[in-house]
Amino acid sequence: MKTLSPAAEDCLLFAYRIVEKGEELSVSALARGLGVGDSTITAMIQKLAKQKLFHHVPRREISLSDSGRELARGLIRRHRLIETYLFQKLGYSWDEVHGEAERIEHAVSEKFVEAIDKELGFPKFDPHGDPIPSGEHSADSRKLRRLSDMHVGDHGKVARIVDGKPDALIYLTKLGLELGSDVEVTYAPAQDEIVHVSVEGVQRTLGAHVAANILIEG
Amino acid sequence: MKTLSPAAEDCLLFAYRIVEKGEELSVSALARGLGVGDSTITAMIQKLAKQKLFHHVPRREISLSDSGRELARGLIRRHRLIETYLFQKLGYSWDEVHGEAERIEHAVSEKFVEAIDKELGFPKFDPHGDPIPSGEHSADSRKLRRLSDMHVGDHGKVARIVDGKPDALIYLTKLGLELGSDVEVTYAPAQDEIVHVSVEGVQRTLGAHVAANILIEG
DNA sequence: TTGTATATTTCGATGTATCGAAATAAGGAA
DNA sequence: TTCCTTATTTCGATACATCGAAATATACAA
Repeated sequence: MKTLSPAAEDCLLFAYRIVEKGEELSVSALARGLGVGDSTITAMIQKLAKQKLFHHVPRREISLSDSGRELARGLIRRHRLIETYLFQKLGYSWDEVHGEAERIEHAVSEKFVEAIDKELGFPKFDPHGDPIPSGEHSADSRKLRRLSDMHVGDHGKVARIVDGKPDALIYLTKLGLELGSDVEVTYAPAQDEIVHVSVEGVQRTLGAHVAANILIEG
Repeated sequence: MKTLSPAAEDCLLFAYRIVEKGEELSVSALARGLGVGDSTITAMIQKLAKQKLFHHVPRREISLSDSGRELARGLIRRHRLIETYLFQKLGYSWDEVHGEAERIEHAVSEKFVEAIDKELGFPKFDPHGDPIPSGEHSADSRKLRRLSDMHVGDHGKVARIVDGKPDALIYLTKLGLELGSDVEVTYAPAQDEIVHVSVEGVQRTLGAHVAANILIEG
């Protein structure tokens, strides 16, 4: 009950991320996200449902149980703390941390997690601005807006990049968009799916797609 | 050829340690050391022999090939660097590092290894005084003596603990025997398998068994 | 009510690590 | 030379994560 396989942990982890984004949990979403076949997920969910980590009504619904959510929170915490550690202490860039963390996380002990948490000074966010769950309150109390939802003249600081794959993160870095960067919307044609922004004073143009995953604070 | 399973890495790693100690490589020695059945090792060796990492003359001899030794050196380096990192940067004690490293080592990238090496300032020895292979020269150039081989009046500093299981290391810590501790042999009865030593001025008595794995420099 | 598209599940199969029991070979003893 | 001890290997078996193909159930449309 305590020792999940890496594959099972990945499943729980990804399910938590889907739920965190407010999206629908399904076999196909998990399969896509984890890069495995649908039948692999069906088998996994059945196994995890037996361990009461998921509720599963075959063919109808999948959801995290309370204990599953609880456990997943711990896994997310571990993942994000490792990412933060790699970034802050070992010189990794924000596009490199996810891949390395994904492999390391299944191997480290609770002691390791708490040691790096302490070493980092109990950070609240990882290098992508994702909140690091801890103790009781994990909810991101910041009020963030999608860059794609902002209007001309609105401005603030980049606070979080949602779902950033390495290539996307490298792209953002090249545009000068990092956590904390000042951005202001300068032009947002209603006719097109783009937004013009000023990033630390430099003009950039972003597709709505990309802008939707950039969350701004303030 | 590049991607070995954790089990295969463990096998190579343990084989290297056996050879490093000058002992005989055998199926049973590996099985005992890795805590698996003999038949598991036979299968593993056959697989690794196919990959030219071991030379295997069935029922007669097992040895590391050049490329196997090469590869194992890298694995040992990785293991010992991780141990050193846990000890120096994350507050682990010398009895805790091996277990944690054993699990983490299979998951980290080359980049990670080089990052911690740099962060540590390119250490030459791990928390047990075992040499960390690097580049070309890995041989421990120190001239060390087993504490059990020393005579009354001989003295020096603890430089390495060989094969220290966690319980043994905790025991040594309790006796004040750490790397760098000053020790002097005060009495070594030829009639008995014990040795009396002064550790940082305090009198202690050790069994020959334990003393044989304590290496002294100077 | 019936049909059908689509998501899900079931059903063998594969590859890996592991086991214990039984077979077997090497090396030393007689 | 023959026998016996002991290490090693072979031989099924189990457990797991995975696959693709085929079967199937649901939900929605007609």
